[in-house]
Amino acid sequence: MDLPAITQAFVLHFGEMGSRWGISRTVGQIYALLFLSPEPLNADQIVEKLSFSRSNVSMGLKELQAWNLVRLRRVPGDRRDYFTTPEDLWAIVRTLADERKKREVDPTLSMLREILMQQPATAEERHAQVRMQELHDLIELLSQWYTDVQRLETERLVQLLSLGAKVQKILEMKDRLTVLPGRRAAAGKSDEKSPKEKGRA
Amino acid sequence: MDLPAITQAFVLHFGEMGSRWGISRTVGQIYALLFLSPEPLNADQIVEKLSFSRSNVSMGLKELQAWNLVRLRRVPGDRRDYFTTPEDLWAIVRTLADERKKREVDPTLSMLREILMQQPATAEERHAQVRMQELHDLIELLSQWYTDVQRLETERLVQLLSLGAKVQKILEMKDRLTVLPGRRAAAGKSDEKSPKEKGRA
DNA sequence: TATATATTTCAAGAATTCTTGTAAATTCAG
DNA sequence: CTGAATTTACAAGAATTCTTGAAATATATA
Repeated sequence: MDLPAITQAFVLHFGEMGSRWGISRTVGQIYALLFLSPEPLNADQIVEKLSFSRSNVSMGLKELQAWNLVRLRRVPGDRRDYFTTPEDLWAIVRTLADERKKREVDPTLSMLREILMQQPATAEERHAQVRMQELHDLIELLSQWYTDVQRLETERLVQLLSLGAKVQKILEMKDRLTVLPGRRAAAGKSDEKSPKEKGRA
Repeated sequence: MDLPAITQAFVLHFGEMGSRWGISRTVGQIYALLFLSPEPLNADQIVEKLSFSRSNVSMGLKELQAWNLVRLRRVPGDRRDYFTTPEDLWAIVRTLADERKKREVDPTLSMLREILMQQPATAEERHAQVRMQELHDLIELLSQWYTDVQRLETERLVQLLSLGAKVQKILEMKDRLTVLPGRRAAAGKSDEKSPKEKGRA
């Protein structure tokens, strides 16, 4: 592995980190390498740089494609496949979140729904179902929130995230505004400028 | 494993699901069992219900304790340890998020900061650092948002999540408000970076 | 279509992680 | 302290996952 020191540290870290998720060291390292690479790489170049077997790299790329985390590019006059990660990091984050939700959350929601259809026979089952219902509702709330937020343009999303806890202030403001008659009209009232109220509605 | 059908399905699901995260089947099943159980269970009861070896259960409980996901309870006049999960599901979610952040996000942030201190030698290293800087900033934004949100009372948090995409409306409203002569234009551009970090753009 | 090039499949060997039984350590009532 | 009840440590065997080389398959183009 003859990589710039910086790149190597990053690649190795992602390899190790990968195993804390569900992905293998190979896949983590391949992804990290593609992420840093200024231009697309083909499988043989990855083999060269990471010293994995050709077939290992092939399988790793296949898995990354299944995760929608890499894009395939063809170079004219070259029969080999070249791979890149999206330039836009937010696109990467969105994909990652989508795929993890699909794999980790959605199956659990289905399972819970299925079980919650059944009629409990004993007191213990009844208790279990109550607990599962709570869990289902919580996951669904998070899930719906995620779906909504995922739809926002990146610019809005960043704005929202930057706000952080300050959102609370705006929520309090909203509480008061929504009591007033009228929609947008309310926003125009210049008296309502200060978000500093602590209404505790 | 003689469990009510409902409980068994849930427990098995969590066992399988566990392996999509970093936890083992044993740990997943133990947690699921405790989650559904109306009262605390001791290690032997878990052994009985799940048919794992005593030592496996012991290690599993230890791991769950390391994750802060179970609580130890002593029953008067009984020398054995009894375990439960918190009643409050939000407490569970918060703990889970905290621990995953600690294990999966924070180390990556440290690694990135460390590498970004170094001086790039080549054009390729320079490019790699730019990419890492983007990644660092994105993770830090998410991380800071998480810290902020984690501080909200559960009631507020649920309110915020329930809003979902409607937040956008409120953001737009806010945009118009902040144009007006008010207190500080508390929002958007998030130029308030922490003073300790001023290196680059 | 033929051929060279590129990719994927697959079974076997490595490596890692999981699970268990046993033994050691800890705890606490007497 | 002693000793029974519990919990934990640990090393070995199982099970799973990873990695590889070789063979099979696919693909472009001449």
